[in-house]
Amino acid sequence: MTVCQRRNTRQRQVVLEELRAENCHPTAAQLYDRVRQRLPRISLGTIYRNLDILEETGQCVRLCGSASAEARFDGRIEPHLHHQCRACGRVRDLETMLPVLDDMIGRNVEDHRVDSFTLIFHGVCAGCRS
Amino acid sequence: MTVCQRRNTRQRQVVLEELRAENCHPTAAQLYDRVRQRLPRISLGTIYRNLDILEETGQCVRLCGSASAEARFDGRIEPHLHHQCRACGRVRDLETMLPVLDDMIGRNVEDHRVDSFTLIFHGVCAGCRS
DNA sequence: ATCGTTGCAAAATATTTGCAGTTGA
DNA sequence: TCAACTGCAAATATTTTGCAACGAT
Repeated sequence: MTVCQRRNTRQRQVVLEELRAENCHPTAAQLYDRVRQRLPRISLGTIYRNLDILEETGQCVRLCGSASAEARFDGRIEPHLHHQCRACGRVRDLETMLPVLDDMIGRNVEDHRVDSFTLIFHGVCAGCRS
Repeated sequence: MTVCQRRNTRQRQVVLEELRAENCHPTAAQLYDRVRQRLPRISLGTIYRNLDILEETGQCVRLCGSASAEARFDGRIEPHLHHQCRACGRVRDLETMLPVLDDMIGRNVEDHRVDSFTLIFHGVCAGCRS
């Protein structure tokens, strides 16, 4: 969606309020169910469109997925870091080590067991900046 | 897919070989295109099934997505850590701080600019272990 | 009045699955 | 032999989009 003068619609307000009220990282469909309790005529398309706008304007964060960002697979199985370019979408392996992360494996964080991790840095890659 | 005696089929071998040969974290469709050059009659369904098995047996890693793990959104926008339970699928915010990650923001890693990061620890949560 | 936004429905995209035939152990 | 696996096609699931009406500024 192109940049333009955003309007502060009731739908967008409620989507953001319910997203903030939810501490469980809802999917679009889960958020739709919540928002529909307050705005019964809202459509799922509007939820998706507003989530895109909220992300674009830095008011929410997308943890993974979307049809245009399908699952990606990595044949390198030892824990390592990634960088994904916001411009070209490419995901690269990094050789940088962060021992503090490796040390978490096999331990608990806040009582939850850690077996592995996925770390993706987001930003513009060298190629896309030059 | 239930655990059973895996067979070492040619299709599975080639999927894994091509996944390892690819350093760019291919999607299932991209891998399909590569594998099809060696096994022209392979189907996309077989690619998906083998990627599931390879992940299950720890021979590859899924970076994000899949139809059963849709995009999740987070109304908390400052960088923070997550834990996703392998058993119940729930994603939780963590309060633990890793300054080494926050310090990366605004800098480059291996020449790629970092604006933000997504970190998800994987493992079984406290509730699912008890 | 303008143009961003909405609801609805249809389309597009991505992933999974049923089935009958094939194949590895 | 025989259960795991395959190709194919159909079914699901998720996300996006076209359009006419609506509404914020």
